[in-house]
Amino acid sequence: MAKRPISIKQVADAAGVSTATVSNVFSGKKPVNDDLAARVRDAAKKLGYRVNRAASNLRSGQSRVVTVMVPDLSDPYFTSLVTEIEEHAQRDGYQIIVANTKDDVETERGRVSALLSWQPDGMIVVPTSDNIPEQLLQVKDEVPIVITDRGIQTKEFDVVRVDNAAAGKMVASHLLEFGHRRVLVVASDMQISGVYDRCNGAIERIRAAGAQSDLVEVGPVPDRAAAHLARWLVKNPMPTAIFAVTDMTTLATLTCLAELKAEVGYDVSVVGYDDYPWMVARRTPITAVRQPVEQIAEAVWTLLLRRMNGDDSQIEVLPLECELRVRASSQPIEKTEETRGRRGRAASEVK
Amino acid sequence: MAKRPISIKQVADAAGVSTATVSNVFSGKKPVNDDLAARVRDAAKKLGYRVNRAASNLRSGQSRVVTVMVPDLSDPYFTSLVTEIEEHAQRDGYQIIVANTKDDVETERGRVSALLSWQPDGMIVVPTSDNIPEQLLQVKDEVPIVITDRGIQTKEFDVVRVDNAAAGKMVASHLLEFGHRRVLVVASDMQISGVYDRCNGAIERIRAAGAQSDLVEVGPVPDRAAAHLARWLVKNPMPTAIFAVTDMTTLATLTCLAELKAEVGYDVSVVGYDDYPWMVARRTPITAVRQPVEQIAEAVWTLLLRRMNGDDSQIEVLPLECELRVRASSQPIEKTEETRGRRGRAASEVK
DNA sequence: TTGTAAGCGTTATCAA
DNA sequence: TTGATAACGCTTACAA
Repeated sequence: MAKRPISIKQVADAAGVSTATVSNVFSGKKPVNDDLAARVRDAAKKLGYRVNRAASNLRSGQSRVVTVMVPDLSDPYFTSLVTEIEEHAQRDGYQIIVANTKDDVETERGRVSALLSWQPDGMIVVPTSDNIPEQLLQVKDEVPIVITDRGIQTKEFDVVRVDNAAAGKMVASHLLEFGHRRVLVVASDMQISGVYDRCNGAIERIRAAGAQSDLVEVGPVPDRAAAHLARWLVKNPMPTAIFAVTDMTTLATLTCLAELKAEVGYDVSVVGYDDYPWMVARRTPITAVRQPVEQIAEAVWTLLLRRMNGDDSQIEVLPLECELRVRASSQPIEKTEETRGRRGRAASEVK
Repeated sequence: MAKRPISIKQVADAAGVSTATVSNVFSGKKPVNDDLAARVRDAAKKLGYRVNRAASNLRSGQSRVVTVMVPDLSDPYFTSLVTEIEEHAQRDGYQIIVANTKDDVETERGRVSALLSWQPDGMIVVPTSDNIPEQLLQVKDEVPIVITDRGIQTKEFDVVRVDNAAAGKMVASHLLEFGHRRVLVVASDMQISGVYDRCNGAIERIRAAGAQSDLVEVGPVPDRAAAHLARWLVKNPMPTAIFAVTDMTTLATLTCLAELKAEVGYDVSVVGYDDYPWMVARRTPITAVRQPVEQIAEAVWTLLLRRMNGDDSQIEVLPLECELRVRASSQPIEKTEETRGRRGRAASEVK
């Protein structure tokens, strides 16, 4: 059924040269006489020839493939990470193969195997959990691996990460400066170390300032997260500020506040995580922590590239800094008091 | 430097069998005695063996690879499409390779070549423009290709598409039912046939009802789009309803209305395109057209699979229907009149 | 600068 | 059911 495509041999015959010459024309590894090169290209074009990666990889032992594994392709943060990485890969002559683990350890295991069969020259991994799949431990001497975003700091792998604790502290300081003394931190899953660090960074600083900080862990499922948070807000006195430490919890928080008819920036200040276009497409734009995706992607790529080029030295990668985009959703405490006061509502009424 | 990984030969030796047997154990194409199979698996595990796709592809002529090319990986619609397709592919034993053309015809050309070198068994393409890259025309007899979302209806390729005109009409009817008589349609790029069809569907129906419908084409760049729309809105009397025909124009529209301090659902009704979580995380959730991504992905995959299995028959794929998620951002005209009236503003004042 | 030929790891054919 | 062996298309010594 599937007849085989044009091979290098056919091109060589058509151009009246050897296969080696054809190979050299396309790889550029050895110089080829211009006339011959032209003749080869002509023949190739006429026949519709394209190098067969499989054969090329097999013979050379170099796949020029880098795999990228992320926990959730529907998360815009990971998509942008992938997009950035692809850019770098492209430029350096690598192809990337993306795998989505769907935040599931089983799937992750399966994907690792599938990816390894490509004989990648390198791997970029955002682990689903802090437990890095053991298959990766097995192959870590054969293929360079760079971990990012999730996974615990380890001496086993190169890791590029953001300073999550610092990000949490930054948000806390911002809210404290605005006079907030009751801040709710909304976490998805504290098992994820990045989430844990952000929360802790924020809470510590707030408490150190003698203010009050609570934590709700709403789980990883969006719908349930909003409901969970709503229950908490009804049971407890309304905080004056909320810090949502992930993309998803930001959405859950806003959904929840909308349902409770609490007005963002007035009744309560909100700081979200990750910075997306929709956050600005609102009457009250959302203050948010922006992760430096471009820098992260670049750090990941250059690190991996060094490893792929055989650099075995101890490379220390410093944690990257996040940035706070201050917008109208976070306001000085006076605004909140004024709002709640004007409505003749005590804090307890806005549940 | 890069020592070659374990080969089938080494496993065969370790297990005391032939390479053919090892191959059969892993491919399952021929039955193997249980004892032998166990021995092989043991040896393989011990050695850390994994089949080499390159060699396997080369010999069998079957890559079990399907490529997916999309214009913009940062567009959540395409991400979800890719995610859905991957699911199907996975189930049927195919690996997908994703390429992002970044809405650029040059990049697209480059990517097509790169993808073809994988010798894919099938290709799924969302063309950047209506002009399907000519390289695809050249290979369309060698490898099955399914086009979706963009690209003009053609007899050359199998196409899975949504009924864009119908979607436009649906929105128009919704707004007409609510009594709106001045509807603005916000398009990104009318060169994209889907966008064109949506606009036209909507505008035709509105005009057929004797109501007024204007069109602004704001271009493909988000920032400029909002500014462009803002200029239009200032120069013209405020419509009572706006239909944004893409994800990006929806965002641009909302950004713009927020800047103009026009309240969505009150001063003006808004219908957006594509349905995302952020649309609900607002005080006024957005009415939106939801494309049936799952159905589209499934249709694409089953069609491609049939072609990959050698089905040459004429297959007609019916256009799929979109759905309207009605929410608070679209309101009966009375609400708008009331709002504008109460504020003591004529339509002209809310510019 | 070009050609010859071996061999990468796998699968398919054929024989046992 | 298993094994021996050729061949897939390419790259790369090495020879010319």
